[in-house]
Amino acid sequence: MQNKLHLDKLDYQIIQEMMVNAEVSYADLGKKLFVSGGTIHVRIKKLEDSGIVQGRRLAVDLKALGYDVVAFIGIYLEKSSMYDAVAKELKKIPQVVRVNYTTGNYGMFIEIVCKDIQQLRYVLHDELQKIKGIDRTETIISLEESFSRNVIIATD
Amino acid sequence: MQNKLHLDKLDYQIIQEMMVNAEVSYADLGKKLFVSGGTIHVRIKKLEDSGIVQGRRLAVDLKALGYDVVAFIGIYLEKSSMYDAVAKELKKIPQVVRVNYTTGNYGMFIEIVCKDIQQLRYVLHDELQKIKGIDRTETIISLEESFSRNVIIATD
DNA sequence: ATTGAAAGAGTCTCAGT
DNA sequence: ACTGAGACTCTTTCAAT
Repeated sequence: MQNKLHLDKLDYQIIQEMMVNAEVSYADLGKKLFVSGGTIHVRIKKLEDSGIVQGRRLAVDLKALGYDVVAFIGIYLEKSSMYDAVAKELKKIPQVVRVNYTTGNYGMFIEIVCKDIQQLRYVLHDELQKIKGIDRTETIISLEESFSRNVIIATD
Repeated sequence: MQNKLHLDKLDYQIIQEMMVNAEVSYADLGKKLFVSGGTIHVRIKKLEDSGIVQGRRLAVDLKALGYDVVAFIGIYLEKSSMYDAVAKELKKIPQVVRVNYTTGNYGMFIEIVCKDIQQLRYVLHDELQKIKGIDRTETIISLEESFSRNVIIATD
């Protein structure tokens, strides 16, 4: 997990390509980027050893799996010092997929994914409200996701 | 992309495991779930054909790559009918990674990832403000991400 | 650091159950 | 629908540059 590591254009190109599609073979990706498959392999190994590349994940269409309801929730904390304790409780709720400590109106900002509105209601009303340190919450429900993608990294 | 497809416990288990780590071999995953590697292969093929599994992605530590600044932005639209046009413009901005049409105060809610505060300022001030249809925006900056994970799917 | 080839490991297909 | 084995492809290692 060292961090002082010089990345060149090829490294950035490999990351950019494989963030979108990690199924491409090293030989094919090498052809596209004008190096050998062996070089792709060495670079990816370097990126994995340095911790920049953390692994490969299956990309799943949650909507097709029945997880239709995405909501963003702003949380007002009683005291901002309670952030860590509240985050720990939130992690126990399976539907909570992301927790951020934030500036602005809310002390924290979270994202939850549910199978339906009933489950959302349950999480909001029964799960969140009983966590000590949460004052009140504001819910933003996503009616439609236009797009979701990785940041487009600069390749130089 | 057919959608009426019965998934059993094994399918859900495979998805759950490989959402976290897609590098495991079919033989090893089969051992863990008490079936053969061939069966894992058939199930994954079925999930890919149905569109539930969309591919494999490289998981990258954006912070280690220098993308330190994550912000959520609530956008007030002049008219909600302008949503599609605004979304299209937002897609042209590389730092915008997610766009949602939402209920609540904001007509839309987006996420952006930047290399530093200067870049955030540029996106907020120069890029967003010149999009027709955006009335005003409210920015929530993430000071720290407690965690980010996939939804924990029910395996039955 | 990159290459190309050989060794090793994994995926994919298929006949049998 | 699952299994195990064979064919095939990819990753990984390594000697040479």
